[in-house]
Amino acid sequence: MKLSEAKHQFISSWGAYGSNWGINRTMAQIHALLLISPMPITQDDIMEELNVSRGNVNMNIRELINWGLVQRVIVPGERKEFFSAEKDIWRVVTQIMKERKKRELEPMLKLMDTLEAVEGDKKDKHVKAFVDTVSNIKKTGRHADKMLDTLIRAEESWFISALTKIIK
Amino acid sequence: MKLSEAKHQFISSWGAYGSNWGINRTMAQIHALLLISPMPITQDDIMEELNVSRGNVNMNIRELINWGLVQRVIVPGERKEFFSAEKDIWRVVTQIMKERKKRELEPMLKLMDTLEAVEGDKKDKHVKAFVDTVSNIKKTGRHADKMLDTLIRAEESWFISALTKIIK
DNA sequence: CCGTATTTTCAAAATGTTTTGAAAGTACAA
DNA sequence: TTGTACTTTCAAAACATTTTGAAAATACGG
Repeated sequence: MKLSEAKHQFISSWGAYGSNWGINRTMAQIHALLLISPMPITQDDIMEELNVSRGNVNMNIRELINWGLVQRVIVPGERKEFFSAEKDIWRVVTQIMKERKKRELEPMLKLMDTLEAVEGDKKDKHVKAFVDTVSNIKKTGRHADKMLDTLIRAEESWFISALTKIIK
Repeated sequence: MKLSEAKHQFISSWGAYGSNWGINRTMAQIHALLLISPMPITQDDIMEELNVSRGNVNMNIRELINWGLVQRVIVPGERKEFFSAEKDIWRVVTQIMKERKKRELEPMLKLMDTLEAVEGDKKDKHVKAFVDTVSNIKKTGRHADKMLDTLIRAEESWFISALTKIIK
């Protein structure tokens, strides 16, 4: 397979996977393009490579920066802004976990605290089922939260080998 | 807070969280409703509770069954079908991980194998950057795959306590 | 079997999301 | 300060997904 074809497939698949994760196609494609770029590139490069409008590139780059996956790079002597992505995929993964934990898991656990305090007779099966579900979500959520903290902090190889050892 | 209000909030938030995960609002809301229902319920119950059409309920229930999160239940003496959800949230989580691993991670790793075999001079920085990224994704993906297998197999409490021990 | 209750399908409508592109805003060099 | 290169914004258009509802299919009791 030729490089150009392989690149194309990579970008297009990365875009498709993104949509299963609440990420829009263009954003995922920009990320893919940056991942395989040996040097930082500009908005114009991205526009040309992916055939999308300036506004679209601008919005999605900004969002990638919010997620901590892409950085603005100053190239001396150049007036344009350049962009580059974190290349270590494990760090990409932990960065995403960190953000999603903050944006989704933590607020959800807060909500569950509120909902757990529902009024009503705990012997009523509807009340009981509700409270049980909410408590169970809290419990599982807290566990997930701890696990994610551990994962995020741990060095990859270290973690895997430790994990594999205790599992064996 | 009254039960009805709490239920309403629970269902609506669960629906909102779903959309960050590539799951549509109604599907997530049906799941939420089933989670807090003490008894199996029918399509008509769901239609009424969530104010959605029959077709919509039918499609999304089927999808939840595909994901292994909901089951059809036969109630003796009743002609209608009833539905109930897995209530143990940890099992819900592992079930989702299992499915996503199969549907997304495994195919992605297959694709990376293909892409890694790209032609071209490895000294060309574009070729090198591409191959490096693909290899890195493969490596990280395989690790994630192993970790997920472990998590899916492990009993929750067992796993957490072992994990916390080695981390300390 | 037949009639009715129930489930499923699917094209069209409604709704939601993404993309465009041109105008406004900014920042830099001279 | 001014002109120009560049970035950002955002309303409207394009596109994609979800929802509806009625018709078709199916299953079930008698």
